[in-house]
Amino acid sequence: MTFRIMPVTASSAVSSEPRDPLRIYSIAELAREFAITARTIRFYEDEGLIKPRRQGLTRLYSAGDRTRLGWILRGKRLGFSLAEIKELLDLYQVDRTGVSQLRELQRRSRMHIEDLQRRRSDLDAHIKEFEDVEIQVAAELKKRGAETGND
Amino acid sequence: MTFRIMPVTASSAVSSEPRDPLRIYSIAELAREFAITARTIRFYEDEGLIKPRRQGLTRLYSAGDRTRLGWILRGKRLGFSLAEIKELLDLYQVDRTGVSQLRELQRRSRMHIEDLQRRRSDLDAHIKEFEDVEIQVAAELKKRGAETGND
DNA sequence: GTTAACGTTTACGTAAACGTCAATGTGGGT
DNA sequence: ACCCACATTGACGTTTACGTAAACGTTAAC
Repeated sequence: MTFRIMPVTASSAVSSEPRDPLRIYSIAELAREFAITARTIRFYEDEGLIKPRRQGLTRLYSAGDRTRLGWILRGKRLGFSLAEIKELLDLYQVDRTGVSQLRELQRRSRMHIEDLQRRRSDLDAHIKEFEDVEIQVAAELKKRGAETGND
Repeated sequence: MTFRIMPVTASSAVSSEPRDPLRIYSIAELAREFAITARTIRFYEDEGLIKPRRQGLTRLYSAGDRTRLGWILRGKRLGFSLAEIKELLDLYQVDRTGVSQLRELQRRSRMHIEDLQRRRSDLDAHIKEFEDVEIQVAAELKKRGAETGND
């Protein structure tokens, strides 16, 4: 039995509700839920990011597919390109039998975490700046209010 | 005298060194420092993100321009579009004489901070997942190591 | 004096991430 | 029988953020 690590699991579901793991979703359903278009979902499939089952031509999405889609969209919100997201997803689908492969996974995982932490620093700095602005504006408004009354 | 709030100041300089505030920079210098091309910098100017002085046709960048450029690039790293970055930068160049304008700034600033905090949540979740993966891989490697010796 | 390194504008090219038709099929309600 | 909502596959269009090349002008080095 192959060793499995799943970053995209029910526990990490983006849309929180604990759903039926056996449920299947239509493309329109997922599009509505995630506020994207069906075109987008099909595009992601073209790019190899999701591979839903098919009933004839019609796509059927599993709970796993849904979670995966949520994960993709979170990656997008974080500013990753689809290519990067694909790479990250692929990281977990590769065969993990060999120790050398585990080491490689470990290495890439670390690199990615370091990247994420750099982003976090950027983000924190950004937030801090805007919080400073808020404070200064509040102070100025208070001063104006004290001087002129209102507007 | 107009009330001024500057999010992009020396204190928030991206590239850390405390430089001469009177220094001027050539386009190639800035390009090297930030590891981008001159084309990119000119493009940002076309888009109204920076407005360097000119000596004839040649662009001369002040320390402020340089800091501003660093801020733009950090915004990019955070996944903002140039249009969004421009909007944020413009936010601070608008006349701030009126109280109503200060309130507007406060409102937009709050909205932006909320956006940034959502991003932070996404990012934290992402980091946590990959840290979990690291832990699991490490554990698996340890187990394998104990069982098989090495590779 | 010409080669190199820097600067300029104008303009066309491109990759990514979809949007937007068009043409078609399918199943359900009235 | 007809409409509506949903599905499909092309295929071309669009926006963003630059890359790249052409054609040209300075300044410094050899």
